[in-house]
Amino acid sequence: MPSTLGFALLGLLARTPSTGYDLARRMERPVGYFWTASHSQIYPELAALEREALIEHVVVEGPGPRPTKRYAVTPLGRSALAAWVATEMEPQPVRDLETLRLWSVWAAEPAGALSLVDQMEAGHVARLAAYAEELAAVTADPHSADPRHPQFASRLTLEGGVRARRTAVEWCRWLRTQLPAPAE
Amino acid sequence: MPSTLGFALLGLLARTPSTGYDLARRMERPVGYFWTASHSQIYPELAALEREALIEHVVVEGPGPRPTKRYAVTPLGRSALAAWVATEMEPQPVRDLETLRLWSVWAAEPAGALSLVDQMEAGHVARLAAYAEELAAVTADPHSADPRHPQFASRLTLEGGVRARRTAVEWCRWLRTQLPAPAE
DNA sequence: TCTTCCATGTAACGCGTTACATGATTTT
DNA sequence: AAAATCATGTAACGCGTTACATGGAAGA
Repeated sequence: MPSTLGFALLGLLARTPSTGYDLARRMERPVGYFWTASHSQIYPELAALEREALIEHVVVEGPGPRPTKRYAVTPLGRSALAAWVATEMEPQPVRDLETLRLWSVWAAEPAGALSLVDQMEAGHVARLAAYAEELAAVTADPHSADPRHPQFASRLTLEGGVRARRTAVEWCRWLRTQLPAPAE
Repeated sequence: MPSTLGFALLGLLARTPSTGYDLARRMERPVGYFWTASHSQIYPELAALEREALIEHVVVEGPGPRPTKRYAVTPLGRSALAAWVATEMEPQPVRDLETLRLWSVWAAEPAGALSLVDQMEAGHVARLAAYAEELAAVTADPHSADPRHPQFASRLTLEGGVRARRTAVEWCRWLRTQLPAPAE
């Protein structure tokens, strides 16, 4: 069974066949919003997926000293991906550096507390804008209404991102009402 | 400079001096909502924090073959924690297994899609209940109004948890309205 | 000519999880 | 008498990040 990264790559390749390099770039934008990986992780994982016959590659002409490989999902890989989506899994532990810092905010000066909340809010506002823009683009695509089309799933995840970030921004604004005014 | 885990432990010890064993248990409940660690990680990290004079220990009587050590934060550790809270940090990448699975839901049968959303909702509902209960308990403590008291920060983080989970549950309910009805 | 982009890999290191190891006290 | 809890550590392994290494094609 592939690792989580393996299924992330399977999901990417099921949408569009790509080279390893291309996967690394695609990991930054749309999937990157909830999963990331660098190329040094991707290449070995592609080899592992191919060993299990979940993907296969064709060599295409390209630059550089090594052959350029374009990977695609096999029927076996496609059904493995579909099965994994519905697999029973226990909820994974949360790891949130921001909340961890806020949890020790009582030990800091009022100015430091305000600085933290400002940082948090700025980050969430930026993400919200990015998600909202992408959601608008995806919703404009009529494929996003078809449950068996990738754009449909993109729409669902982006909607979640927008809702989560909107809530986070509201929370940050509320946090500021709770903090004491720093001494001038 | 300590690792993130180091600051998590510093935050715990600033609230209440504890043994390593005790820290491992405390990592499960209140902090465990946004950071976790097992005892095998904690013991080496305590040694590292002590080497940097951020914490110190006294030996107390206790069971077992080795001495029982109760750790407490030093003034140096306390100021390191306060400084870390307000440190400038770039937003960390999100890693969300649930959303990653949802992102490939277009490849699954309608029944599988529904199963995934049900799982997600159940998890968020359970967490919401736990956070809400704890928030009620913390808010009842008058210390939670004092910005320099640990309970104050606990209240802020729990409020964020409740808001986030409430939004997530709503999102899951919305997701179900988007999914096709599975064939009977 | 120089820099950026395309493209693929390996190596070293750090963090996190699981498993191994020990043994006294307290509860069932 | 057996099991659970308190208590501390080490070892092995996997995943993720950063750095090292190579070299052609395209653009500035």
